Amino acid sequence: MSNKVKKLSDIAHIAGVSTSTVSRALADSPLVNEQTKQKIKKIAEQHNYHLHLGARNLRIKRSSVVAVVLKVESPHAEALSDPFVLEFISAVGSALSESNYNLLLLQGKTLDQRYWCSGVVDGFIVLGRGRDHHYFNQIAGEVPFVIWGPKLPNQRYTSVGPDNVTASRQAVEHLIALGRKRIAIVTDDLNRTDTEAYWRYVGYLEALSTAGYVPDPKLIAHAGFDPQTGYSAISQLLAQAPDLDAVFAAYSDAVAIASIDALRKSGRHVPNDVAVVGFDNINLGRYCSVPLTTISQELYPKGVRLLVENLLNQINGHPGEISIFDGKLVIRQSCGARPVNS
Amino acid sequence: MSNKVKKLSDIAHIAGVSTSTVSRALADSPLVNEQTKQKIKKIAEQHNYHLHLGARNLRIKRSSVVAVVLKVESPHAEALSDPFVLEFISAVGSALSESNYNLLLLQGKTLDQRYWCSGVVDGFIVLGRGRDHHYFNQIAGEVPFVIWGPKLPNQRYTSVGPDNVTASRQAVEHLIALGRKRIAIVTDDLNRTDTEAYWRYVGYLEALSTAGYVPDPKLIAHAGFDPQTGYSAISQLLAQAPDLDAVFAAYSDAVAIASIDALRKSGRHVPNDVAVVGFDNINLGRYCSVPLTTISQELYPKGVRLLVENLLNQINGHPGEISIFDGKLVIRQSCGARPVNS
DNA sequence: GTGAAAGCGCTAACAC
DNA sequence: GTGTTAGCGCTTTCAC
Repeated sequence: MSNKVKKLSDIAHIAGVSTSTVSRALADSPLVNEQTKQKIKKIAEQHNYHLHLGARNLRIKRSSVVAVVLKVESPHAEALSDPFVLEFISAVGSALSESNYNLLLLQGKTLDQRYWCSGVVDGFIVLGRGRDHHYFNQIAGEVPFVIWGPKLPNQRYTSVGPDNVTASRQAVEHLIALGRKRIAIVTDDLNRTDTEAYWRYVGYLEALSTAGYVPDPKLIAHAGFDPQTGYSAISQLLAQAPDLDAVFAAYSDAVAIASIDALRKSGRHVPNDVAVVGFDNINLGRYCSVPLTTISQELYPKGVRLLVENLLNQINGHPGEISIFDGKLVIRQSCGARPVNS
Repeated sequence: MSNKVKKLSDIAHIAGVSTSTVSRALADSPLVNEQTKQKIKKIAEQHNYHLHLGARNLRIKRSSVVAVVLKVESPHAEALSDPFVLEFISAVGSALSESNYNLLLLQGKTLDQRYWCSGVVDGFIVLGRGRDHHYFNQIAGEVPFVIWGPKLPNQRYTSVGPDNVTASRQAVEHLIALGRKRIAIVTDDLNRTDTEAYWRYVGYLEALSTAGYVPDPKLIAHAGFDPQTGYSAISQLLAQAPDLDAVFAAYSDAVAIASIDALRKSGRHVPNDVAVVGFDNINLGRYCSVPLTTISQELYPKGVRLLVENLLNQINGHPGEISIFDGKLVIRQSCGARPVNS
């Protein structure tokens, strides 16, 4: 098997045709004679030839690569620990793959021009909008991108995701229906209104207010990406409000799992003494000794399909659109209800 | 801000120099006059110009992209659920990023020529060697790649990872030292010797035999990638050997967590009735209600650094080398020992 | 139905 | 120090 066949012109030479014909044949163009096409394909295969995609991309000005941007906020977040992120990457990767796109992982970077003006990437999918709402509004339309997350007020760019307020309200209403009175919330930064944390908090407040409860600042604690921060949040809550009887870990299931652990270490029984509800419905949640009640973001299949379709539309020059849908409450045992689904 | 500046030659034109000079200036070449260099850089910045990396890559024949290949085996594994995989991707991604490489995720694909003959990728890092030992031996040297995992017999390609036999033996010896007599193992396919599962099983046998125990086939069960399979493995074990007093989930922590859950549902107390040890030391393991005793693969920082250095060496034309080191037993509570570290 | 030729945006001899 | 020139490997008008 000759090892020197590297370029399209080598194949052309062997087949005794021009490079244009080989190019067409390999791209299954109808403009080329069926016999010649077969012959060329056979030669290419025999010589184990593959198109040089880099060259092709340069010529046709698209790379068939989509960047997935993970906003990691901790300074040294070498290893992400929230399984939802893996489920996200993996689901998006599969969906892209079905459309013959590959996934480039951009970790801790933002959506910057170094990538999209470079022929390296055709578009972006962003997990974790963080504090970039304003920036995204600025660059909307200049480059194809989609944010995973709900619509925020004054949003001009495309996003796909469940509605935080509704999802969060569902979770808290469920806890209220179960008779819980002192419901704590563990979430991220509440100082800005352009974060998901804020709108999940709003859902929490709505549920409380509908039930006639008065929100208590002692029942609020903060946690970040790392489950460890959930641990500290619980310590803080138990110090401030030892009478709490429920925790809504609005940040993530990973934080919810850490919270359950912290509550148990404090001598409380979950769910009898304290009910816990998470957010994300990660796979492992089902097995974490107290199976976790949580909000599913409906990532798969609905969310991911919308995400990828939306981005590919933009890449192909069509306008993107904001998709918003409801999250789904998944009731297991950590909330103290009898499980009705899994 | 003029919006039409797209190419290097536009900058050259504005600066009144040739494209070579711009190219050199932007690459910080010492061959260019310091003043001209500053002037060119300033113009580039003013016009928000960025090199077209695709074109550059084509020219210099490297892409600064490394593919991470995830061998997913289930037919419809849309969403990976083992957090170790995320920790792996994330750690490798950060390490690559420090060397100015990006990470392309290849999920369920194998290390095929479509990528490395295409200028799309400079090298590969593979998680989950699967059954490709023979194939990897064949292509060793033809393309830069490194496998995460231990050395197998007759291995000619490069790999980095802890020694399965030693790691596994440590775990089982620990259980024996704690007085466990009927130690089950949950692992993958044992029908071939070119898998990690097999060598973890060998470590298990060695530990048993050193202690004078007789291996019992009823104490072996199989599990795959998905925690759910750990669940079934436990059901099977409990049916075959209801007297078991320990489970070594040699496949992964995700499976160990599912196993703990299954054991508890069967009415057994973990760790009093049944001790459990996992493999991988995922972050969440610490919080899973019975904190998980497990084997750390020493992924971060040691493993990842070796992995990336090794690959970059190969990309730069140096030979790769096999690195093998010991895993580390991390003792928490699921094994019934008093925790000595976290 | 096929080929010749131009060029995607950049780099690197080589000449001056 | 800087410019000229020739490609990297492919696609695609345009002519035949």
